[in-house]
Amino acid sequence: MYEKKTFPNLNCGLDLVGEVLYGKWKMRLLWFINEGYLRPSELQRKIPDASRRVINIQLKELEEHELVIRTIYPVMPPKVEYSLTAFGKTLIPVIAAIGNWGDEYQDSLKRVILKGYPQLS
Amino acid sequence: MYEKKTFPNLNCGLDLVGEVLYGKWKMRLLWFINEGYLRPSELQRKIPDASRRVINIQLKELEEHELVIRTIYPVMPPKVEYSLTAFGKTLIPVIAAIGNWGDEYQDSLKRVILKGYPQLS
DNA sequence: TCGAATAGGGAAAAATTTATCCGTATTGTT
DNA sequence: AACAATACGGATAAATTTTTCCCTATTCGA
Repeated sequence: MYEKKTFPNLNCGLDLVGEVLYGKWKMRLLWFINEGYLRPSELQRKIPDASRRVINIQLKELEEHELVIRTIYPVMPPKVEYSLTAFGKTLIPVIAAIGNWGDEYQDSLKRVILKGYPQLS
Repeated sequence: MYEKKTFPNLNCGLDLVGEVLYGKWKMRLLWFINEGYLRPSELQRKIPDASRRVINIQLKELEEHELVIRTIYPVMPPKVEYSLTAFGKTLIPVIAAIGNWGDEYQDSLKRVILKGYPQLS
């Protein structure tokens, strides 16, 4: 596992949120777990753009940060389910607010984002 | 400037938000501009943990994404001021929600974040 | 004249994140 | 017997982000 070399910034709320939510797929993972997609394989199917590896890594970080709990069922083939902690659930309205803003302004957002990729329409 | 090599994900609102807000200091920059810290040197003093260089880069990206406007005053020494666009202003309540969550749970957050840095208390 | 403040870019290194590829293990199905 | 599904980790490469260092330019004040 990668060892961080620098100390995190903890000066304000935004810093703190960044430390637990800064990861390309973390909000999506929390969102889908909240929607009932609990197993790693389900989450991987819901987020096909993410590699299996990074999903595992980010789930582990979410667990370390106590936003989700990992439950292992001792069956074969192995079965694992994630669920939100009480703490993790408090984040759902925040993620909803972010996602709703993105949905509401999706046309503007797509336009300004694609400006940076001139080779495409 | 760095040329992106992969295409962005634009599948849902969270993807879109990520494309414009995924940058360590971007939310902070928008927040402080909204609070009236408009000049680059002011913003640098407000965010001493960020290097001057990355503040410039992220301000330029925010401008490209039409969240802020850059105004150059033709005076010496040079004077530049940023301001939020109407579009950028719509993001302020979202950033407030994120920051408020971080403030509200700051004790829990600090605890779980510091778990990852065992060499420190 | 020297230094500070202003704004900002280039190059390169460092840090971090993400992707790719390969390997482990078990059970059930074809 | 081979193969798919399940879950997960190591090693390495690639992509991306952020830092560090150095440079330009102008004006004001000591």
